[in-house]
Amino acid sequence: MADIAALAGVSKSTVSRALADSPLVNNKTKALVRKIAKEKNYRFNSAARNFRTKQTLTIAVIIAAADDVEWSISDPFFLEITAAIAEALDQRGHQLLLTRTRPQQAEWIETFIRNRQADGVIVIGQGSIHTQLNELAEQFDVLSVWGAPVEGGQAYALAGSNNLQGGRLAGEHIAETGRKRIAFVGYQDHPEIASRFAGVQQGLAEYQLNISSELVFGSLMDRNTGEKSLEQLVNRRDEYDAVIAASDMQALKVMSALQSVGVDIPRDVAVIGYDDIPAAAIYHPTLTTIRQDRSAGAELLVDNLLKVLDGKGPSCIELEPELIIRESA
Amino acid sequence: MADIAALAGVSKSTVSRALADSPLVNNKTKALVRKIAKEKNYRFNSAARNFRTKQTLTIAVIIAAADDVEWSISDPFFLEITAAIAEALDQRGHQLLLTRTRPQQAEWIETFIRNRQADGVIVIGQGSIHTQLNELAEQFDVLSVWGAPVEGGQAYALAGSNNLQGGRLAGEHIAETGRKRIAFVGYQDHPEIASRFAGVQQGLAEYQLNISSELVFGSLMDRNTGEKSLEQLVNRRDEYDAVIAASDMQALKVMSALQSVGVDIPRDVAVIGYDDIPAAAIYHPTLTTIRQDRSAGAELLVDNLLKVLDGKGPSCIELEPELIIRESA
DNA sequence: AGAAAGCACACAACCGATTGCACATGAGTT
DNA sequence: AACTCATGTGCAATCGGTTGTGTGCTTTCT
Repeated sequence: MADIAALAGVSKSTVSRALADSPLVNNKTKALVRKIAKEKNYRFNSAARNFRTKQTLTIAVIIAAADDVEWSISDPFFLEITAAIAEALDQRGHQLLLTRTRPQQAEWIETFIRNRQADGVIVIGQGSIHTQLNELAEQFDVLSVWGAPVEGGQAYALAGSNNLQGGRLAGEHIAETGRKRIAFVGYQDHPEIASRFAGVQQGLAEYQLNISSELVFGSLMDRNTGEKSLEQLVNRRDEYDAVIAASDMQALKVMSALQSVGVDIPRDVAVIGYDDIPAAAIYHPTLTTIRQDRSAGAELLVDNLLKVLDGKGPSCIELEPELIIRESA
Repeated sequence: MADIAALAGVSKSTVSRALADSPLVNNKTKALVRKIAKEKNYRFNSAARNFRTKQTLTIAVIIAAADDVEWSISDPFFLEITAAIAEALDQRGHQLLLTRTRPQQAEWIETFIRNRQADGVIVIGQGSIHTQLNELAEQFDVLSVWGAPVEGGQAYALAGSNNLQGGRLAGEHIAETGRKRIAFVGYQDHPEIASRFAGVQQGLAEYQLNISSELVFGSLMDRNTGEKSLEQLVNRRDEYDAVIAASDMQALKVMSALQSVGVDIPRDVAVIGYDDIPAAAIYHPTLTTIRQDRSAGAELLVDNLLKVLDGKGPSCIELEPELIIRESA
């Protein structure tokens, strides 16, 4: 920058201002400085800039996998929404620091915020860590989370799909197709999943249906108990004619396991998922599901975060999910 | 840091050295400084450190999607290897900057290297951009690429699976199961894919088989021609009894499309993929495929890059792929 | 014509670490 | 007792931008 200044016959500060398009600099000077900078292929040093301005234009994204799930193979939905966030951040001139720190470690956020490696943090997967997130959000106003609203509200910005509504759509659809004995797979005591389940029950109730408690199965993704849940589900295959899954990955596992023992889908058992991951449209039969729009979700997460970083209070927005009817239900 | 220095009754430099575990500082002083730093919950400012040391301990990862493929939904294999890279970098004390810049833009690398936002770059998907990568690698020694060796060698560090061997495994397996009329899906003129195809031909040749040129189909992932390729493949379904796909995603598409028109897999047509993405084990029938180890690949990519950044020449390493026999072939 | 106002630019401090060099202290050597 | 040497610590420069303040010049107005 000093070189550019010398070449243009002005001072460093003028160069800096010219390149930043400051109104303090004459247009002719600006043009000259820019021309020289371009010729000399000047690149600003963002380390220096970050240092001085105390902001990095970088957002840390953390996929909050639970301890009992292998991080790298967590749900493709998470990976995809991460990709969408990268896109959204890029459009807004920010960068994305991808990290595998687990939020269970109390100090994780300090690494990014107090060390000034990132201006804010997006957490994907609120899961069961609402309390920790809330404490952090009260201390640092830099948190944007993908998940579902929690009773009593949350101190962090929240985005997610309207899980109650999504669950209801699934329940209604299953009821409308004439199924009577419904199983639910993937239950967990997390805000998102609990809402989906509640929505399903509401949707079914409209048709005077309900889910017997023996037909509620835990998450198939759990490293310890997943296998067993799936086994039980298969064993009881005569007790239900429809399966509503908490996620597409689990729905696919269900279909695969049932097909292996000769169950025809959807003739014998209808299956409906949640997320609409790419594989849902490819499986045979194609999977009926509740779509969560990743791009819209990602933009929401990013905009929420930027708002919070701007000193505005944390927002809480839910996207309307969409029923995608395919072959499986 | 100045505060810590005052509290400990030493100078800033001593604090800095103590925290960096420099041998220049007395152990007692070190212990004292660290105790105070811990009490006061001191966090170094990495912006300042990066600025001063001229390195960021950050690596940019770029998924080099082709122009004709939507970036965010590119192959799950890419997303997964990215996650594995995050893990590998983390273990080595580095951070991961995820970016969507397209390498087609000539200046992309400058953004990261000359702006000092990252120390090095990992490119996933060498595709058809070998020439550009090579030029960049000659200018900046900071490149590590996932792909396949190119005739004449490459100036960048390279990691990938042994595609020739992988293709051969696939070809041999198909031949051994008694299939005679083989189709190949997903051909592209990229080093990786071309090697796989060559390997397949070698494997088949061992059994006096070959692939008729009418049974070689282009990529199903191409936004423009993918649909048509799939259609042709389905139309000619009586002309082959096995399909070897260039990737699992394409293999799944093939199975789904064939199943929709009543083809039984593997009875009528055997299908084999490449990558071993999670969905491969879930599909019905489960997909026989050639496994590429993401964790090993990620570590290779990272270690290769660190070596290059260390001034050592670019390495070129191929991982041995593994045949995973499941139901589809 | 003189004062006030506005514009365009330069000067220099500053951000918070790291690090080369100088210096002080005490031990060991002749 | 004088000298060398090793060890431990402090001083101050430095990285490359950004920005508050000051200043000279031009324009505008009374």
